[in-house]
Amino acid sequence: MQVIGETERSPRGVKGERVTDAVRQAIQSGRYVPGQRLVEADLTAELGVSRSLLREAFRLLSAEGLIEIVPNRGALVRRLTRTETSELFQIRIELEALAARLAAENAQDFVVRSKFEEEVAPIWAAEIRLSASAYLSENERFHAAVFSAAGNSALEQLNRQLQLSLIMAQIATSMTPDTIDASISEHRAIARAILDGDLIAADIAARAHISRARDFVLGMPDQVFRAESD
Amino acid sequence: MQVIGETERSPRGVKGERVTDAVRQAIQSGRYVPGQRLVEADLTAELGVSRSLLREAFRLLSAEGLIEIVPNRGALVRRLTRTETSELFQIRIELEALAARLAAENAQDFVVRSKFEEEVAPIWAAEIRLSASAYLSENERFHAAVFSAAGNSALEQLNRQLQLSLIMAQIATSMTPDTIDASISEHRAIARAILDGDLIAADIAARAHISRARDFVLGMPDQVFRAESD
DNA sequence: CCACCAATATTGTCGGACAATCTTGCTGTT
DNA sequence: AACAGCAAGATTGTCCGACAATATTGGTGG
Repeated sequence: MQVIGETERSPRGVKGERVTDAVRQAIQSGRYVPGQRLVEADLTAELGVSRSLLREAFRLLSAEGLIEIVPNRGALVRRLTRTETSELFQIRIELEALAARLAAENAQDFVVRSKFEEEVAPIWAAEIRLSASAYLSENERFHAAVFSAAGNSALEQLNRQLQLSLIMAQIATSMTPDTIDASISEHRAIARAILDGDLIAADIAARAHISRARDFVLGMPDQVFRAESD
Repeated sequence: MQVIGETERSPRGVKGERVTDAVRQAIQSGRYVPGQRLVEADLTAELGVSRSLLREAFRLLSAEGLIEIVPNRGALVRRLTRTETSELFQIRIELEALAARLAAENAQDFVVRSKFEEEVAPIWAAEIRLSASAYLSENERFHAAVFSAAGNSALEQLNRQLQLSLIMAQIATSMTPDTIDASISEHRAIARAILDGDLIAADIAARAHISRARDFVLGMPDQVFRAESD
């Protein structure tokens, strides 16, 4: 993680944002794993910022759903229960389908189309089998591209709250090459439908993809999830 | 707004939450109107809490999308642009339809059913025409009831980010009794379908309701919205 | 092995401080 | 009178230190 305090050349009011980004990045990159505790003193030292800023970042990330703040115990990287995961997938099916349809619509537009084509290019090339970690970032990039092409920025933001990265982080180790291959070929189907401007096909392909992912994830043993509390 | 600092009888770690709730409440009740600036010094004095806490509350609410924080200018109650409003409605159609279907499914369950029936009771009684402000809170209650009956807590939370209350606050003054009546009868149709356990009818009724609301809101003149900036 | 207690670590909340930036109102000029 | 420019004041960004409340740890004795 990067020291932020030393970089004096930033306009006022942006430092807080940088702190938030640094922590978010550290979580998404797997440097902090789900369940891990984030001790204020450690992070302030590491980042070179004051507790005030760090705590604001914690609030932000907690609202984003990436971390959890337990009173008097501080912040920890969120770990989803099976129920929460299932709920998120249920929502994701709808929003991903919506995004795919919108993207298919917008793919008529030349600018949107070429941006999407470029962002999605890697999934065609990947003849070789991807490592789990490479797939993780590839997967994230793909879905981000679809949401971006949908051209609805509120949707793009909501997507972040669906915690795709958290879910993936929790099951990353259990992914087999077969699962990855299946996922990639589904990505291709979605991309094709979008580029064809076929709303219905895009909708169906997106739903199929998320449904399959849901079944796979929910098929994992209990220990992958946080124990249900409530 | 309530002074919070004086109430000493609260467990540690809850005060911040109370501050957030107080400000949120003040916005939703229309005490602070969209576009209004929230000056830290004023609010700390009014609420009797320190700047630290208030600022944390601001971050939270900003992540929730209820306020906006402009660097070096502080926090202000968010005011939506026409584009943002349109985007939110686009998402809301899908999520509200999902919620309605889930609610219809769960309405088989006796506990869920009676809770829903109770929360929704007022819309049957309302023979008399509601005032705009009474309708506002009634509307909020109704939609909350549907999402609650859906039994997906992540969905319930996402719903808050759809800023129904902000949208309503912006157009509240332009609502005619006719619009209100139309809306209420649509609410009845949704409630009926849910109680009948008819997923398809619930889905359709919900979509129709939100679509009509969208058309109404987007039909408003420009001055109702914040000017597009980007 | 377990219940209990003291020592330590960590968080919740406060208040003050100071510079950077924005806002407002005044002043003199044209 | 309108206006540009500047100075004073208001407001925010960020830091620091402090202290009590709570959680965690490690040990003590039964």
